[in-house]
This record gives sequence, C-alpha cells and structure tokens, in this order.
Amino acid sequence: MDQQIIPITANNMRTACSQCNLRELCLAVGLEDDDLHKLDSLVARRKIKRGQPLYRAGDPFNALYAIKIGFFKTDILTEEGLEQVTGFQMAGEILGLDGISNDTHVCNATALEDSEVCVMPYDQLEVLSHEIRSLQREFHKFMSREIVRDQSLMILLGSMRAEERIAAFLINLSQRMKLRGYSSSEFHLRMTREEIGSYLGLKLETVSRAFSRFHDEGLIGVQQKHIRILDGDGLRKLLDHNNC
Amino acid sequence: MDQQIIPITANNMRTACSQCNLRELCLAVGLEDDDLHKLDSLVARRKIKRGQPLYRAGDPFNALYAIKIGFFKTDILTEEGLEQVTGFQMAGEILGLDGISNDTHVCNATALEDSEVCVMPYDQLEVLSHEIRSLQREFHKFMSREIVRDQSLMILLGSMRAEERIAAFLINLSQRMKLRGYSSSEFHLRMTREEIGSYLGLKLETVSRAFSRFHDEGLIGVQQKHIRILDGDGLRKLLDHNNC
DNA sequence: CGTTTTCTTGAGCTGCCTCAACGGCCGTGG
DNA sequence: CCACGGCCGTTGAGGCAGCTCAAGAAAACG
Repeated sequence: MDQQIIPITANNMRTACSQCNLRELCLAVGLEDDDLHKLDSLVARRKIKRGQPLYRAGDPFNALYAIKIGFFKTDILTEEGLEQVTGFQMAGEILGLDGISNDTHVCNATALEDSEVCVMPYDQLEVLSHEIRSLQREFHKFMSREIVRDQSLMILLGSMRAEERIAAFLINLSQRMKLRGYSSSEFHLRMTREEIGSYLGLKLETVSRAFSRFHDEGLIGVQQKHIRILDGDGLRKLLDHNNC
Repeated sequence: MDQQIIPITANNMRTACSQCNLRELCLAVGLEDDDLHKLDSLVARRKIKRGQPLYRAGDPFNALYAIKIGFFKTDILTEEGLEQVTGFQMAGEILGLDGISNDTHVCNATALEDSEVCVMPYDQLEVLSHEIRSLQREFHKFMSREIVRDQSLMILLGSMRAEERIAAFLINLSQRMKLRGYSSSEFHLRMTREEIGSYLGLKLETVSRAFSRFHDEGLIGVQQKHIRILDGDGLRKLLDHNNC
C-alpha cells in the first residue's frame, strides 16, 4: 500500500477543518473557531486512488473518515460470495461508523474515483467529543442520520418497483449534488450499472432498461455514465403515482 | 393517554438498572455500581398496552426507550399510505435512536403485547454519557450496532429469495430469544403474517406459503402464531445453499 | 491498437404477486 | 352457553415484473 498520509501542519493549513468548504456538511458543523482548531489537530489526510479500498471488511476499526474529495461505495461480500453494495458516499459524508460496534469494519469501502479523506482516529475523537459538547451532539446526529438513511433504503427495497427505485436513486443523487454546489441536473455516475443494481436490489439489465425507458420518455438524458435530468417532476411523479 | 409513568424510587428499586436482569444487554453494560446508580436516577418506567404507540412519526424526540418487558414493532407510513415495518424489538433493545437526527421521531413504535419501557430523557443521557466514559462508549456501540443491523436487512431485502428471507427471519428471532434466556426452539410470534411480510418485503400470502412449506418439509412446526424450530440446521442450510 | 470491461437489447422463463374463496380463532353480546 | 362478526391465516389459479441467458456494440484502458 503506497497510500499517502499527510498530517495537517502549518504549511497545509488551508486544508484543515477550519478552512474546509465542507465544514457545514461534515462533523465540524457549528463548532466555534477554538474547537475547530482542536479538531484540526487530530485530523490527517489520506489519498485513495480509484479502485483502491479505504478499508476492508474485517479490518480493525480505529478511525472514522470524512470524504474531502471523491466518491466511494461500501459493500459487503455475502457468504455465497456475491457483492452487495450498501451505499454510495460523496464529499462531506462520513465513512466507518459501522466499525464502532465491534471494533472491526463490517464492510468494504472502495474509492470509485481518485479521492481524499480526512482520517479521524476514533479514540481521539471520543476524547474530543467528551470535551466539546456540540461535537458530541453532532456526532450523535450523524449516526442517527445514518440509521434513518438505511431505513429509507429498506423502504425502497421493501416496497418499490424497479422503475420507482431507479427514479428515487436519481433524485437522491441529484439532491446530494445540489447540496454540494454541483449541478443537480447534470452529473457523472461514478458507479457501474451492476453496482447500482446491487444497491437497489435489481439486476444490471433491469437498471439499463429503466434508464433507456426514462430516456425514451424524455425524463432523462443518458450517455453511458453521463446523466442529465430533463424532467425532475416527471421522475418524482413516478414515485407517488405508481404505487397507490 | 392514560399511560402510567413510574419514577424509580427507593420502594421500587429492584426495577432499577442496578438490579435489572437485562443489564448486560442494555445500555448499562459494563458500568460500575456508582455509575449504575447515576443511570437509575434518570430512568423512569412506562407501561404500554398491546396495540398502543410508544411514539409516533412526527412526535418530538426527547427520550430513548429501553424495553424492559414486551415486544414492539417500528414502522413508517409511506406517502402512498402503506405501512412498512422497519423492525421488531424485544427486551433489552433500545427504541428511538432514529429521532436524534432531527429531534423528531421518523417512525412509529407500537407495542405488540403489553409492555414496559425504561424512559431515558435524551438531554440527561447526553450529560451523563459526558460524565461516564463507558456509557458514552456503549451508547456509540448501540448506535453503530443499529446501523449494522439495518445493513443486514438491506442485504436480505436486496439479495435473498422469499424462503431465504423467512428462514433468516426465524433464525434471527430464535437467536434473540436464546440470548434472553427463552427457548430458542419454541416461541410465539407476536406479529401477524402481514407484518412479517412488510418487514421482509413480501406479501402475507407468500409468508404463509413459506411457513406451510417449511412445515411440510419438517423444518418447523407451525400452529398459527406458535412456532417450533424442528430442524435449525435445515433452515440454516436454506440460506447458504439456494443462492450459490 | 488490441483486450477487457461495461452497456444495451432481445426472447423466454419463473417466482412472487394478485385476486379470490374459505376456514379457524377470538371477543362480544345476546 | 351459543351465535355472530371481524380479523387472521391458508390455499388455489392465473398473470406479470423482473430475472436469466445470450449476443453484439461501445467505451475504457494499458
């Protein structure tokens, strides 16, 4: 492993939490300047090349990771050896929360493009969140939000049909892009059809067909991994309408 | 609402955390006597009759609940008005973690039998977990465990066939019963076939048919809600075998 | 430039859903 | 005590959404 570790020091200070443009999305939400600097002091940076793992299932857990740049997937290998994608994560989101329960990571986290994460050693984070009330609070909210997110996915998997799932997936991606200041109507998928299918409980052919269908109906533009949302309301209508 | 609130005082001390037989399953894991008593002081008890809600989606969040006696389900009403069950909870398990993210409960929690919970006001719990290191740690583990649990369900919903899901469901219930000192081979389902189906992403008829099939194959005994596991290994084999 | 991966599309199959009918259990009230 | 109605569970028959298998085209990559 030749991954680069960059401690945060005076000469790369502009990459520290206190200067980070993702401050408001990340664990640092609402911290005072003083506290931000304390957080800075425990964060290191690490670059992950596309296709490389940030951690693997079974690895000892010792840090959480905030995505600074890039895009990740998390997945689990089932006993039968097939991969199930459990999530896609983008800048500002936290990876590794599943590891706390057993001091061991239960899933693999893999970069889907060249990425960079902020490494937050968990024992230090615990100490610091012990010191800083609003950090503790924010940390709890992050975990809770993860639980809520997983439950939405359970609803999707448990009660939606294929095209609804895919519409929901596109809308969700679009919203998260917007939140980060990117275009919400035009973006590049970092994952394959197969990974989308795995995430949504569908086969890759079904994903491909749904994209083609949406394309034919003028809802989206599709060119391989490049997606344009042409009729967001139309997509949203698919969710309410089909299932009543 | 005529639900009974019982503060814990000297005269019902044997129901306090320090005396609770679920201590090792609950948030109180690993606390020293001193700390246990601190936890006692913030816990109140509340009884919930069968069919009654502990909380509803949209209710303001202000406490977590540890189940002392009984059995609950959590569910969400989708926009189209259909109920999706997100979990079944039994003694020692914690309800309400989803509420932390937005200070609002996102799901309904309903008693499936006459039950009793320990009410832990969240702001007080935060203060106390600030004081007691091992409580903070245990709390984080509980949240993380919830995330891991949700992810297993995602795998179940995303990649298993109907009979595998139901086998997994029965095995899971059986293990949790065992952990609580009940028989792992014979128990009473507190939920309907429809609720099981909703939880597993199946229709109630499919659940019923799978039970009948398992029954015919000698894997389980079924008499309405009374279940006997006759061949646990056979059930487990269904999981590995079918999907390879 | 060749190799590999990814995507698309078609045709046929099947597991689960839908719709429907019936039987058992339980609480309520006569 | 029995009669009744409402809920819950079981079972059957038929249909369809999404899976499987297959082949070919288009990108991506070294």
